[in-house]
Amino acid sequence: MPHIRVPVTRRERQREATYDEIVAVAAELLDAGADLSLRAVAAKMGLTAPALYRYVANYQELVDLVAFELDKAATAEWAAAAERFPADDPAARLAVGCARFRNWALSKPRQFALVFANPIAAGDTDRRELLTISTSGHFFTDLVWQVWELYQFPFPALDDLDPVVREAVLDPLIPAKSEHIPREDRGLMWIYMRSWSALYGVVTLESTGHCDPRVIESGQLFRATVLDWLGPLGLDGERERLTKILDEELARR
Amino acid sequence: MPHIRVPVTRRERQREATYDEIVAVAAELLDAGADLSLRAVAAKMGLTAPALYRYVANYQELVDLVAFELDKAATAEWAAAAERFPADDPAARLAVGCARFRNWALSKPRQFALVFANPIAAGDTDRRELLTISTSGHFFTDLVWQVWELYQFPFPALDDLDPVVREAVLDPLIPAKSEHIPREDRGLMWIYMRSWSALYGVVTLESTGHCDPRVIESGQLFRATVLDWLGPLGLDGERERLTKILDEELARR
DNA sequence: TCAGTTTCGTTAACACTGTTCACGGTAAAC
DNA sequence: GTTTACCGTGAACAGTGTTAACGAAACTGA
Repeated sequence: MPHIRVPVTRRERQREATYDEIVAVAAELLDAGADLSLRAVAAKMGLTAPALYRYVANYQELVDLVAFELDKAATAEWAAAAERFPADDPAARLAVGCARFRNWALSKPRQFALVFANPIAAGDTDRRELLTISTSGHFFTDLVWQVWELYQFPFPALDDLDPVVREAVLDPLIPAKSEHIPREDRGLMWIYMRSWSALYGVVTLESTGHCDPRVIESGQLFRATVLDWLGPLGLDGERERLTKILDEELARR
Repeated sequence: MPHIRVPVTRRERQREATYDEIVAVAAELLDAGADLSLRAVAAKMGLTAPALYRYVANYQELVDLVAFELDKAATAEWAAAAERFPADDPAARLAVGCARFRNWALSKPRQFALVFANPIAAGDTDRRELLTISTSGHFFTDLVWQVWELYQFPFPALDDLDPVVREAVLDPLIPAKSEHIPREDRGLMWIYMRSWSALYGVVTLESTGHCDPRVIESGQLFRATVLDWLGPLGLDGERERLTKILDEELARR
């Protein structure tokens, strides 16, 4: 019986490598302060612009490709940082993850805008599909789930949820490792959505600069927002310890 | 002694009218689903593109101009809607204002992105200046202030604030009608910043579509976020009444 | 009223975008 | 070894923001 991994021909490997080079070059471009453009990427690779159309259907698809990979790479960083705490301490890992997420958003606003502030039209199911498998989404959902396993904070019963929301938590479109969450515990997803909304909110506000720069610098707005969520996540008992961790990470900036 | 109003020459009136036409045409363009472009605006006015440079220094300035005016116009709508409640009922007006803000953001995502998700570089003091006089900012700050006058909810003392934040609330860069707030009550601005951050967060999340469409449709995420802020704003006693108002406005969509 | 100046628009041009098309050469497949 | 599929090219089109040199009309002051 053949292995899971399909026998990769030489051409397929070549093609894969080209994709990697595309996102690498795009990342360099963004880091250099330029904005993403098909032609610039092509030129930096020693190609002409039309050649890129062998790899992406259009500009938007290029954007989505690098957005996905940037998200993946950034999440790997946060996850690695979070691992300075053991796997049986998800609360600490979550605190580190949130702070790292913010630090990343502040230090790379262009990248953040690409991944998280990139408008997705209501009808565009393909692009929404991509959102579903967003790496950062899985990372945070999974941590919230682990926190719940340990601290058993309360969440709404399915019957208490708005019917439309109930549908959404039972068959989630948003990024979530929800398969291993039993049906009757899916109300948990509501807590995830709400806390993610809060986190996303402050970080976007700060990263896009729609805020007093001194307030951003102080980190107090972010800090207060995160601390407000300790209660709902059953982490009141860990308040002191987690606050310290959070402050450590914020100071790292 | 000359009047405050400088004697407007014929030329100045002409120029003013041209500015008005620019934003009007730009608004039409956005409403039609196109995106804002110097050349398109010029063409729609019967001008060539370079002519617009007599009115704006560059593209970004055009964007800022129409963003400012869109914000102004939208705020006027929300304010008018809020006036279905009397001036001595700021809580109801605030509820209406928040809901209208969201409805606007959802029905005109392109405009919302222009005004509220438009990245502002940290060093750009000119563009941040514009933010300071944002009409919507004044609208919401003033309502929070009026709510406080009536309900006297608690806010942090200046001494309890982080030094950097204290500076920021004493000499605010963010949009705020703060002149009439006495120095010792400036801690109130912190409540404003935090509540605005929460409101901005959900609305941006929903408007940019980084969220399950069904959750947006239900309005529950927004609703829950607003309701969470009734307590801190001293409005627990008004919970039932305000929830009803909020639901009415949300159903209007 | 006439000269001088300011303001507002033009055309032409440059350097960029994304995108399509018709055409080769080269590598894999049968 | 022939065929086929893939990957790249150059040319071209329709856009974009932006600068420069220039002209006409409108205001200004003597």
